[in-house]
Amino acid sequence: MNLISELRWRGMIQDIKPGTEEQLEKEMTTAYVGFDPTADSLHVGNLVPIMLLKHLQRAGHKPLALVGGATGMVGDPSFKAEERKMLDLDTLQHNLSCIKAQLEKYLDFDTSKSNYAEMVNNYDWFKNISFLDFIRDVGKHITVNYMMAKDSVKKRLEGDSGMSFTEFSYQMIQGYDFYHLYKTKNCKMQMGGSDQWGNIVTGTELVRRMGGGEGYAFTCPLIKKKDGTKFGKSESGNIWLDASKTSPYEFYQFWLRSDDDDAENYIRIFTFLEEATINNLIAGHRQDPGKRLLQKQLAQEVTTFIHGEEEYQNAVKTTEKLFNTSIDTLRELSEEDLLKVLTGVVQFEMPATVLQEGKDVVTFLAEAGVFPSKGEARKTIQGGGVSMNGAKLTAIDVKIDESSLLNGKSILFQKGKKNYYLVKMI
RNA sequence: GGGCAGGUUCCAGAGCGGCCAAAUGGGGCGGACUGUAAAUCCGCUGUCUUUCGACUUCACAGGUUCGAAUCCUGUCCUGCCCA
Repeated sequence: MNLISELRWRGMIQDIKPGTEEQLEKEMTTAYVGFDPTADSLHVGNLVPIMLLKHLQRAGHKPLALVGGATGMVGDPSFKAEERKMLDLDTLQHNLSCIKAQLEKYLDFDTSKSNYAEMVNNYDWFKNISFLDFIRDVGKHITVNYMMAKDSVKKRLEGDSGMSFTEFSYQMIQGYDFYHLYKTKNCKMQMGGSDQWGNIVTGTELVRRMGGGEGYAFTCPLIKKKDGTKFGKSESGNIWLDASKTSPYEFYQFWLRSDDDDAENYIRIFTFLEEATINNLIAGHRQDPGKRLLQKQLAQEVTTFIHGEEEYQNAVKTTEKLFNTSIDTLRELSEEDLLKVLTGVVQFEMPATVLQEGKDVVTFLAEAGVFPSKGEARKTIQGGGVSMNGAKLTAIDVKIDESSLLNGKSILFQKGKKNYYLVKMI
């Protein structure tokens, strides 16, 4: 099956330039996707472009991962209501190197293969271009009218916060990337999220006008949840690919908690399972949705892809201990085993001396960092939202002392049903 | 540079001298229900305090007033129109 039809049944094609499919059939094609260095780790939202590159490489084409050292300095205004804050250079540099390291784990950079992946940083070619040269050589080819007609900037043009020239230039800069890669790496195609379509098309325009060639492109629909809310957030914020920011357990849980309908889309987009396998899974899931076979499979595939088999196994173990066994079982575990089982659980530390003081839970939870303020801790407890060692707290004047310890060393708290926090006494 | 309209709590958006920590909606968090789902219903949503209450907040800095998010002056920022 060719790349486009593969992606099509997975629901990963939104817009596509005419001729793209033919180009991919014709020859090994080099294509790129851009990554914004807005944070020092990629998150599940970036998983989509990663999947696109993976699929591309699997189909025998050559993937280029572009990290936006230059574009990151400007900030993409696409579909944003407000001006973005600029990152300082040090942060940018740090983010870039972190992101590079992550991408290396997910693509095949083995140079012995003809279609080995490569990483490029657009800062490398932009740092030597002067402003004057750019507006003369590149700016001449695109009219402002053309740029303003883009849907992606409409929000800002019509909104009430305006758009700086800096951000307006963004699509030119990104467009030039395509031209540059076309010239230097014979890269004929760009992919991305559908919010990038406007920027991408500016790129193909530059390839045509400046390079006299044809640039191809397609985009993937933006992943949204069924209820229309943003994909990739959890109670605690973004779901990162970096295990130190989002533990494999939390990562696993994120996928496990997917909505039924969403899971049907996710499994097509975020796994490499084949069509027949997926159809079977979905059919089975619809038979007995309560078993959540689909979510489990999805969580397994994605966690294994990102964190590896071992971390996936650990995540499952932690999940079983927390959700399928009684707290008494945990009580029986040695301190060492307990910590091992709960590695992925968010942990906090408190000096063991506070046990002598017999602090009240509210203060304890706020000081440990489980809650941001005492008021918050108090309100949640009063609302029946906090459990200590598996037992719901019914009063806010409970004291924390030696007897509160689960295994002689730590206390397990729950906020709601799903959020576990381990406070270790040190 | 000129004219006009604005800057309110996470967001949108009321308030226009006391009854305002500030309506309403959204979001977020929690509860019930359930399948660690969805939908629905309920509660919470500035900080501190068990409560009473205290404190800090309505762009910023001053001022008027017993009392200001609300009035005045200046500053900064934004949009629209004109140049």
